[in-house]
Amino acid sequence: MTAPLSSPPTHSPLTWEDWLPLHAQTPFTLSGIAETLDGGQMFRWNRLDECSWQGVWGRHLARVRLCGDGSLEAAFPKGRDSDSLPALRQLLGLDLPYTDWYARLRESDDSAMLSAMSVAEGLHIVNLPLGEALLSFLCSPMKRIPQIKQVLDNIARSFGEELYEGIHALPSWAALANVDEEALRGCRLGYRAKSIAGTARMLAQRPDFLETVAALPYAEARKPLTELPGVGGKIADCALLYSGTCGLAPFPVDTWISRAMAKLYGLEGMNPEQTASYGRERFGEIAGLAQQFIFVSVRKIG
DNA sequence: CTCCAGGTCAGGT
DNA sequence: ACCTGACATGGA
Repeated sequence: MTAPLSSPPTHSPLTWEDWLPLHAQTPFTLSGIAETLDGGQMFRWNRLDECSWQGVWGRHLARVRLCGDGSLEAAFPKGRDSDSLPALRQLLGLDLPYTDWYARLRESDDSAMLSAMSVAEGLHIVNLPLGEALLSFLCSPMKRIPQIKQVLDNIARSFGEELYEGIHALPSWAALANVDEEALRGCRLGYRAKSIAGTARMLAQRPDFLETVAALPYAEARKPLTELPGVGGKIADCALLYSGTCGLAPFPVDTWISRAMAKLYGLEGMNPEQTASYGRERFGEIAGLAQQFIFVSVRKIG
């Protein structure tokens, strides 16, 4: 179907260590952890059963499950890198002050927000590597979440390193610079293949580009990202928010958020850029978390 | 068959 | 500054 694998499999068979407690500071609900792992922030986590998921990010593989008391546990492959546990804590933001952030959202006396929060109690915003978040959302325009997941799986299987049997990392941008547009189209990317090929070429000429952007505050990070082909304000905001490089300041506005904000806050007639500015000003440093609650709420309830 | 999906861009007012 | 259509693909 797609281009052949470039790297030979050098993995051992996949077996799992015992479950470990994650000691999150705040309790999760089922929908809270579901929307964190597999609700459109990341696209490489899949549900194993009612309360457990498996996913790949960077070169890490893990399983996460929710226990009856709202606590989380994680499992890792035998023979894993020893930094997978801290990497997972980082991914899920388990050491960030979510208790304070939830309190601030609740104190805002915003009935629409309180209602949205009740839909996914415990929801966190993820912290992917910036390049991986960028690649993920370059696949997203005019696609549904299951399709984005399928395309990214195609990309990983075609061009990414095989970490364990049948389980591939996403390719680095440096690796994608050696993939031509036609091969990307084979992953069912459609017209988005051009954006990814073009972005890979630009990043190959500026190896420090993403690292530099990741060190910038929100107001300065957005513009350079939108100079990459296929990256407008929305994808730039998603890449920044779901990589955590500038905290929770970004407020990505897609069709769902645009409709929801118009209805909830009377913003009829605003274009997406104006809605994004409104969201950032209304919710301040935790705008991105507020955005995610609205996104979850409008998709689950309407 | 038709419609639309976690948008962006070029080309027109 | 705003408005419009094109852009691939697949599922409802």
